[in-house]
Amino acid sequence: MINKHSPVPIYYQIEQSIKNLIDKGDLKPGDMIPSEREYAENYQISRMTVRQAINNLVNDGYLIRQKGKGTFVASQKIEQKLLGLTSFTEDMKARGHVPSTLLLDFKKIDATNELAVNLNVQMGDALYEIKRIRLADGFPMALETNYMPVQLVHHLTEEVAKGSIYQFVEQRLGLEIDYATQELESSVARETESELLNIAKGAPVLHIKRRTFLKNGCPLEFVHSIYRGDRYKFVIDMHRS
Amino acid sequence: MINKHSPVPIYYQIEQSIKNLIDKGDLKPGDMIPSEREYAENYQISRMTVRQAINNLVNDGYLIRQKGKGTFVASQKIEQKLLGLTSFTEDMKARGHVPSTLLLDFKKIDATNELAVNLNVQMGDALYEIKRIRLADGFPMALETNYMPVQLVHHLTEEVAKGSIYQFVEQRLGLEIDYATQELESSVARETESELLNIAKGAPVLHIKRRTFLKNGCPLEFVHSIYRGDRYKFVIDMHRS
DNA sequence: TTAATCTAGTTGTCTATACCAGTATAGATA
DNA sequence: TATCTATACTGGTATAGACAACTAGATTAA
Repeated sequence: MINKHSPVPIYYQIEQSIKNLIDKGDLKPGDMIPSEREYAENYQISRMTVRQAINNLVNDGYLIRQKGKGTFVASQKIEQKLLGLTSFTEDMKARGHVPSTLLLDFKKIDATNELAVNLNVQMGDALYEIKRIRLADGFPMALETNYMPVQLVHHLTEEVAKGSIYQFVEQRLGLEIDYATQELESSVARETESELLNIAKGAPVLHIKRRTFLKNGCPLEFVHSIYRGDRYKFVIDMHRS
Repeated sequence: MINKHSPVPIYYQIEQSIKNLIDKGDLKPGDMIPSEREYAENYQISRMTVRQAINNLVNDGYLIRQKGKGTFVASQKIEQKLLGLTSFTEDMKARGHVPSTLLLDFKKIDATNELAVNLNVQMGDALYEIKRIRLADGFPMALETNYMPVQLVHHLTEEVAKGSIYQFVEQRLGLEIDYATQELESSVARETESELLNIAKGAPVLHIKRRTFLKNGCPLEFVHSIYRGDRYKFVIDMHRS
């Protein structure tokens, strides 16, 4: 169960074992988990170590602590919370669709003022401009124009852009994507969009602008997306601050 | 600075003092804060206590820790992160508008199947149904229909519903709002909506369904909102999980 | 029978310490 | 000049323990 000689920190092993119990349904929302002292005694570890594991699970939304009573499995918000920032590919897969991509255009451009501001680069710096139709189950779902600093992702190719750029960034470049700021607006489809998305001119579309940041605070991408209103809804879990 | 005899926990005092430095601009994104050991020595407290304060600020997005280097102020995502789940009133104020409300209807109804499922009550249970026009600077911004269990908020009145229900729930009922799940869709305005919102029939609108939960996991409300596409964009900060 | 008190349990806060692992710099050596 | 080593610093992990504050049930007293 807990291997004290493993390089994996003890608190993390406890975290994982509790998380597994929850994910498997052995612990259900509202169930109380053993007390900190019970864990500490069972595994012959310090209670502070247990607390660190539980702190993390509380912060991640898996558990709720109540002083004097105990620690309980949080309600099903967990599943929603875990979605967070996903790539189109991940999003579609999570919804049970098969994602694919039609690359419309892939080129290097010089940063305009707007793009420079949004990507925190100098005007004139080299950016990739990637225009794609994103499809779900073979049907057009979104139009996406993506701007990324060449300096940051200089191995990016057309081939890559036909798939998941996030996957490339994380697995091939080893960069850590942290968060994104998104603006969502309702709009109606213009001529070019309606043709590419196969919808009527004037049909409702969801217009999303996104700025994505790496863990070190560096902007990774600035994206304009246009999603079909009839095929896509944006699902988000928000905490009260 | 740090008052060891205050009922306010020491870690919290440290948290607040660092947060204040950041909010006032005395500490800027990228600035390194004093080391844990420095804080511990300066205030004659345990380093573990300092760590707890910094842990919380890291989790809240104010700070970033780098092993071997130090702890740094995170970039401006903080401001975005702090928005989170807000009431309409809070949202409009944060955007620099003056919020107001036109109460269209306030009544008790029996829970339909859909509402019962969404609010985790029995079919037939008593709910408040509150229909409002939400205005910003005197202009219609959104149409909102709100369903809440009478059992939970039984002091809710028409008067209250003319203002901020969130404020009432938190300050008068002392309930803690925790999070909401929201679905956003792009749509176009139908006849009734267009009249109430003062927009053209067929104009783009953002349709938001929200389920809000208390800290104890209890559903507080189920809301249908329709926001004018020309006046409102939804801004959200999302983390990569 | 009801109210007050006690007990045993829970989480919350804090202490002091030790060691690990990563980072950066300065000095020594080839 | 480049490389290696030592040192000092950083955060990360973990220990053992103490006391505070809350909760719920049992016991005692009025």
